[in-house]
Amino acid sequence: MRGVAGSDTRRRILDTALTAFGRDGYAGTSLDGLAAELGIRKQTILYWFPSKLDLFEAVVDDAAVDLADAFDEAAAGGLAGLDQVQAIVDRVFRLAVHRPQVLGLVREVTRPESPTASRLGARIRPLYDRARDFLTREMEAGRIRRSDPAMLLLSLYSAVVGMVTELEVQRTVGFEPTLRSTVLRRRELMRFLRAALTPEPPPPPPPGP
Amino acid sequence: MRGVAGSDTRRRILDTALTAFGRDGYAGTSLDGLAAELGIRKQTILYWFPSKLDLFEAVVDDAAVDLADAFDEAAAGGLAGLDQVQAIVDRVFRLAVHRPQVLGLVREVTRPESPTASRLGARIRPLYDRARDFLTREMEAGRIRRSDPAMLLLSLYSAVVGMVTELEVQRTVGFEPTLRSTVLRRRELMRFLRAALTPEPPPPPPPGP
DNA sequence: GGCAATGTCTACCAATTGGTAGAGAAATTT
DNA sequence: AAATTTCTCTACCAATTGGTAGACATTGCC
Repeated sequence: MRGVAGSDTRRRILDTALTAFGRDGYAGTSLDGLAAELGIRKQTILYWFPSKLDLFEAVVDDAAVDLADAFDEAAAGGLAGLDQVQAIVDRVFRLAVHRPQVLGLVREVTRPESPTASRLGARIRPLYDRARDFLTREMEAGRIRRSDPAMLLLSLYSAVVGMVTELEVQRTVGFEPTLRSTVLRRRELMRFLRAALTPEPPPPPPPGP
Repeated sequence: MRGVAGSDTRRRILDTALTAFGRDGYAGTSLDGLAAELGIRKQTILYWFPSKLDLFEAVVDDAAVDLADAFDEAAAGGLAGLDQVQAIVDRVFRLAVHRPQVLGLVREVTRPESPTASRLGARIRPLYDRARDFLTREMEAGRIRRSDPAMLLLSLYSAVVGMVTELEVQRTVGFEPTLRSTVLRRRELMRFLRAALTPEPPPPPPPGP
């Protein structure tokens, strides 16, 4: 078939490229390989995206939307404190289960030397700021243990992404993670986070006379 | 100069390659580029290491030694519970400060599709097993909050590597992390980990307004 | 001084890379 | 039906990739 299909091709390229970039990295992904995977010629890719870098940026933007949506949805409940944190973690896990490639891309793109380290920086920045402000507020309200919000956020981010990545590692090794194992991991992670975030249990001991 | 220097070259290649692989990934690193960085020809690299993959594996083995040493040293104190955890984190941070490239490589090499995912698997496996056994023991002794040791280890690993990576990101962006900022981060991370690991705290106080 | 071992180099090479030019089929517009 | 737009293709290309072959310089040993 020639000259048909149309816009569907663009979508397919974006999806396959997302997986490839997240799995093999930017440098490790070739347009020829990508095209082969799609059953088309490389020139068709270059028709829809002027260059490899353009394709990558489009993929990043596309994935960023998914992430932002996940956050928005989790934030929509209007929860507070640990419940809000839990809602976000749950939502990110859901994303990790039904579109794991997005998290693979996050990993690739947060490499300091990523071709678009700055670009994703800009895309993620708003999410980051929102999250940090949220933590700051909740700390002031005494619903989350006090600490440096930026550092805490980094710890949270690392723990979540690390856990989700691990799911992918398992998958690669051939252990298809069952729904059950995924649920277990999420629960375990939440216990960890709750323990880390719960505010100072006992107020300082009463001073002696 | 020709035919001189000798074994020093091998060392220099390993060091420069460690940085390059950790920074740009395996696919993103070219032998020509590496050689240029070293001021030598690519053929000299291929003299010392028969192929790119051989070089990479040598680099991984080399870095694995550093990591294992760090663990051994931290474990030598014969500490227990959170103090032992803290000793390890301190030691890893020290490694991250004076040889940050090693952590960059860890990041690259733990990618599922890394050319030596399995190889590092084998190299890291002993460390992993030791750490998990340690956590299991400490939980049974009641010195660390009970949970799934493997999951807890993953959370710990993610948090530490994430934090250390962030130091590298800063460096890349041009913010040379000061000793002070490094210390702050380490302290903040330890607070996070202590909070997460301390056995069953008393029930949380009533929520704020 | 001769000579083998060692180490670095120049000269190539086939394969792969991202990218250009333009032909040609199908769908849409006129 | 003709013309135009949209889409995918074949045919190339220059640059770069990892790697081979072998010349040539230096060193240490006899």
